[in-house]
Amino acid sequence: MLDVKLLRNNFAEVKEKLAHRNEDISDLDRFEELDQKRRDLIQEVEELKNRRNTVSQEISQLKREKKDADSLIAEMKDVSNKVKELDEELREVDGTLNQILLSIPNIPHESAPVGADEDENEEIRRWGEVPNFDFEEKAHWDIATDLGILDFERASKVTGSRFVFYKGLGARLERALINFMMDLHQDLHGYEEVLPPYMVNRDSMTGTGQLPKFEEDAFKIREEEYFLIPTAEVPVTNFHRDEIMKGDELPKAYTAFSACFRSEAGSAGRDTRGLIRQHQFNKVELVRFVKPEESYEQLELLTSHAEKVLQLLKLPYRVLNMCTGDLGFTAAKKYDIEVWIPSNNTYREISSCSNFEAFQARRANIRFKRDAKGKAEFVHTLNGSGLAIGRTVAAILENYQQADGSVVIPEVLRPYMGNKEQIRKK
RNA sequence: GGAGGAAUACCCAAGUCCGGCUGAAGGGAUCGGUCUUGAAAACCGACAGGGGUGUCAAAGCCCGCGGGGGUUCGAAUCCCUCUUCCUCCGCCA
Repeated sequence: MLDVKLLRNNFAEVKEKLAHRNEDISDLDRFEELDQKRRDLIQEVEELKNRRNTVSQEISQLKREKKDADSLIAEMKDVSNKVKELDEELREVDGTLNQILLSIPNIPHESAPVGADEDENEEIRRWGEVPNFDFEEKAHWDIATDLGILDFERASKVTGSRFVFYKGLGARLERALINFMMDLHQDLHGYEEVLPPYMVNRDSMTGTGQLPKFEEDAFKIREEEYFLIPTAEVPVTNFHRDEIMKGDELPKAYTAFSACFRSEAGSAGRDTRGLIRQHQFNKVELVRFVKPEESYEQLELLTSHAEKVLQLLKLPYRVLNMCTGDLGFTAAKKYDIEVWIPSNNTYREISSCSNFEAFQARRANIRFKRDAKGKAEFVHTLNGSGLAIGRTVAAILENYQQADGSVVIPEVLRPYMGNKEQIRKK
């Protein structure tokens, strides 16, 4: 959610900045009119309430003195009815205004390149050597099926498309990656570990910006009561919803492992094979609550933590600065980290690191005080994948594949896999 | 799933039966002071927090006793509803 006062006082400027986004912002046009109407109504109704409060005291006084108050009571009956009418009208305007505010995307940061779509994202660095195979490399779903460590067919039978069973060393590899990443972020990067609920309520989904606009992307449980989380970002960020933190607690950093659930509405036919686009996948997430003035250096730090995982796994990657048209709804600035996927002959997203500034904090009402006497200010929130586990498995299988169909296990993972060095066909 | 009980400010807690000087008592914590070499204790003093509106800024005004509705001239107090917590029963990894 944007700052209403900013919107009110700099309407044209904000609108111009939002125009660079690939989002429908036509609702914005009704803002000014509704905002004015809201304030007019508030003034009117509060004047009446003031009168009612004053006279109620007088009535109270008269009653205690056993004097007659009938005429005042009659007058207040009218006032109260009028208040009721105006309150109802105000409630409607408030509701509409709120829907509009919740549907306006964040303002891009000045360092986000202006661009229409993903072709205009800016590559800012590459790391590692892209492998050069002296045999015909295979895609990870073929490697894994041949090794008997992933089973897509049975998952289709048991559940449906875009689900998978991990088996044997495949399951072990997934689990090793989770533990390796969680340990790294906790021990080396100083994050506090959190294991969140996999279902959240509507307020939480609204707090981080998945709702109201992207409801079709979420799985709903029990007639809308709960939503399966699309990312641990949702429960972990909302952990501090409606709270005021102490300034010296910041920055506050959490890492969370969770399964993630996405309906992938609108992605029919894309990445139908393999681990790249599943309805359920595992992810280790990084979330930071920081002071506004330090959020951009914190974004660099967060991104470096995600990159560290790929460096230790020795997987080649590149980092993109997302352009205004590809930023997503909530981010002011976002880096995508893309890992090399040989079968695609290109880099594929494996982590998104975003600075939301106060966009989520305002929706979720997450604030802090610099000191005991200070005024509450909104924090800035950031998060990033550290990393998506399934896609990391895909990258390992493909980048570490051997001519004989086996896969070498990255050295840092071996302690988590019974010191095995390779995954071979049984 | 069934039967009871509860939610008041940073924490504890009175008030709710029976609506009106409650604009929420009292205690603790916290902050400031006296005393002290320093501290503790004692004593004195301060003490909802937050949002909205308004304005150059302010004053003022509105909201506020778990959330949301309602009754009433007037609601912490009465009614409806939701949420959360506690006790017991049932079921269960």
